[in-house]
Amino acid sequence: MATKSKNRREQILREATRLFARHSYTGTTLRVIAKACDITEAAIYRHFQSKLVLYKAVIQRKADQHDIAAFLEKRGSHGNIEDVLTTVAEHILGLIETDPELLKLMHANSIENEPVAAVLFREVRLPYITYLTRELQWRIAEHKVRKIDPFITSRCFIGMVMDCALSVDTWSKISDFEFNPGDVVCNNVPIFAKGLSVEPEERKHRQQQGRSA
Amino acid sequence: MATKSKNRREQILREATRLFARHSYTGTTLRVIAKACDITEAAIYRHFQSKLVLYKAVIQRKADQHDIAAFLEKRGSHGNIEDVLTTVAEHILGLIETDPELLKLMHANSIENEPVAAVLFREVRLPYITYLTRELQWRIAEHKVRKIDPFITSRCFIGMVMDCALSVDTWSKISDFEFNPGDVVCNNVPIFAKGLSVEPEERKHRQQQGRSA
DNA sequence: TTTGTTTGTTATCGTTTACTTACTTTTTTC
DNA sequence: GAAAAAAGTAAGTAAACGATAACAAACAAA
Repeated sequence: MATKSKNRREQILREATRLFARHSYTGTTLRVIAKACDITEAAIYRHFQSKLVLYKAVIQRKADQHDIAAFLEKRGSHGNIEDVLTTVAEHILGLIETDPELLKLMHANSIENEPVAAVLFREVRLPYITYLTRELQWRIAEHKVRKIDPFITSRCFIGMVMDCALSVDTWSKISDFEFNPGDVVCNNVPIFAKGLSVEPEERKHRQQQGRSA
Repeated sequence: MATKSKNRREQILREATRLFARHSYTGTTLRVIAKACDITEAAIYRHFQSKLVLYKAVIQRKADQHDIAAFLEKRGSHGNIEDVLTTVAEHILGLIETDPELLKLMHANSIENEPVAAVLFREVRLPYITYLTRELQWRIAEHKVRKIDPFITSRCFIGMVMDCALSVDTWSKISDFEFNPGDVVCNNVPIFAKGLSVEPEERKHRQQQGRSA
């Protein structure tokens, strides 16, 4: 089978991903993609019917590159809530560090081509939130975590981490004050964990209530 | 003086703002802006030298519409840290509710035309962070707040609130689970406030240390 | 009333856009 | 090794792009 063709298709996808992430969909022309691949524009049409089809393929490929749900399922539910938050935050930041295009594609195209970009929302962001929501839910039921809304809390925690990863570049241009993602985990996870924790005496009280019920 | 001209200029800015926010810079053509104003493209050039100049004017106008620093200065430093967080979060969410274009312009164009969009970062996002950082700093010095990094904490808290406001639309399309910004404040501010708080006994201890020093 | 400026039009510029056609080269398959 | 399929190019399409030129009202000031 066409092994060289596969290579070319992959090359086009790679370059298109890079350019779409950097200059958005409308900001990227087929001409520059073709030039980046050292072929003519017409050659791209041998592999993709249209620019939009190419874009959809770029998004879908990105979504398939990382199986986040699998990682989280494998991780399971061990440790306390601080361990869970640390795992999730470090995984997101690690993900963005190794694949900076991912978040940029997700955000840069959240306005133009909404339905296409929604794929990344669903397959990257949602798994984290679903996982964290469940981890919070059963810990609330066992009085290990305060009675807060687990979904809102999850969504905002993930949002916080992703916003942090996304705006790192912008900040480095505006402010002198720089810091690496690791500092963020060390600083913010304990704040969240402490904010979610049950007071020791309150916890004992509720546990006893739970037993008697 | 040309009062009718001012009106026209304002109209162009208004429509251009709406369209740039919705479809990004490259995704918006002068043709559609002109059509929205019910004039020809050439007429736009009577008011703005180029598309980029128009875009810069749109961004600058947005930045000038809200004097966030003034509001925060007027607000002062009263109340505990939970009050401060509530004020900031509610102000951001209120701002976005009355002016949805603001955040979209800030984020949609953080990739294309970076230096232009940076204006909004500087004049909208930075004031909140600067304010919150200071409020945290002196409360840490007075042992009213735990020893955390005030800048990282501020940046992430503001990032969390803004991400929340920005992704509301996207979420409503993906998930059935909806909630209004008010719920977010009620849920997350207490988590942060609790996470930042000093233990009662620890606080007394440190206050005594502070006096003896 | 005249003069000059502003604000608009129509028509058009050269360029770029996504995309197509006709033809050639390379690769695979039997 | 010939036929078939795939992958490429050169040259072109019509439409859309940002921007300009030439010209016409509207309006203000003198």
